[in-house]
Amino acid sequence: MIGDPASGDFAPRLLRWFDRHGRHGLPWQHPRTPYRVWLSEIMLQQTQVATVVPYFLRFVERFPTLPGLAAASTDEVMAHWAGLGYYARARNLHAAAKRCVERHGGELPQDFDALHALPGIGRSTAGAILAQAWGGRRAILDGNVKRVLARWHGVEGWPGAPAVEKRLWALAEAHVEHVPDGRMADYTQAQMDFGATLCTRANPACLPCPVREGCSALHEGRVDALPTPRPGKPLPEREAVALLLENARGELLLQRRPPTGIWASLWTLPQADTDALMRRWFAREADGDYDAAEELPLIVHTFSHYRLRLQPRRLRKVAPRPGVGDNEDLRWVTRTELAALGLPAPIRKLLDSL
DNA sequence: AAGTCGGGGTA
DNA sequence: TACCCAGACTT
Repeated sequence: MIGDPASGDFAPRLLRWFDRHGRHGLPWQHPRTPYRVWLSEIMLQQTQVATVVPYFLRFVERFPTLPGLAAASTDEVMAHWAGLGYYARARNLHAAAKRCVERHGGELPQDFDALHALPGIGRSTAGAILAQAWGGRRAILDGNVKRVLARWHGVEGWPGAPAVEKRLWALAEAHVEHVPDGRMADYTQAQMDFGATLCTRANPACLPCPVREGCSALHEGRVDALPTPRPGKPLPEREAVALLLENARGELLLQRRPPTGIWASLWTLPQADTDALMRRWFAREADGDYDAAEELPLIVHTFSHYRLRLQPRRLRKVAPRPGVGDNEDLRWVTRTELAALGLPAPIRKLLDSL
């Protein structure tokens, strides 16, 4: 029967393919310690391998161990994450490291529920860590696996819909039962390599596919139609004003974002939703002529759920009020210090262009 | 069930 | 441009 999970052939065939054609030289595989597996899984959430690799290498060089990460400051952790996106991941990673030191003897717990209870570790990531770090018989369900299983089993519906996702989890767990002992780490990696290199979203390579026999989508001629795409939605727009203030020494005034929300815990330019609010903030914090500010090129930045139109305005030789700009969340920064701080990518780009 | 969180790859 | 990606968390 096409796409029948009871046909138990799926996992062994995928493993045979992985041994010859899988990715065996990724940095978190050498050495494959629980801490490095965990870090890689967090960084790889919604982020492609090629993007993650340089961040991973810099991160483990600075924070080689879990206790070392737990002992680091928020600023330094964020600085090593800046540019990677989804900054809640870094905050959760740091919090989870501290909790491991407090409750688990400075190591990751091997128990699924304890792992799942750590911030930033959901069902799929917990499974991936258990399988890759200790060979646990646990399923994963990331974007790759969803796409592969939707095709192989001919599952209709957008995989983000809870009912569809539930069905896919059941299929993923059924396949895990047919993985040979001692090969869970390889099987987990094999699924991701297969989805990333052969069973890709566009132009999948069905000819050399190791599981083409038994693939429902291929059999039905629906490979390009599965998985069902997300239902469309219009993208709302928001506007904001940012202020680039320089003092007589050429330092810039930066503000730390709150620990939640957009660009959480990153340093960025003082920002307000409207020009009037920005003007009010300036009158409170500094002395000078706000209307003398020079308009810099508009920054249009697209997030997953809205588009931000950010108008930067530049004002030089600003005289700050006494006491302003020397506290934890608002401070003057030299060009040299800028490099060590975590800045959102579009803000970094703007400052680099000056 | 829908919304919140980025930056980059790809067509 | 629009969609997607090694998801998790909040409401």
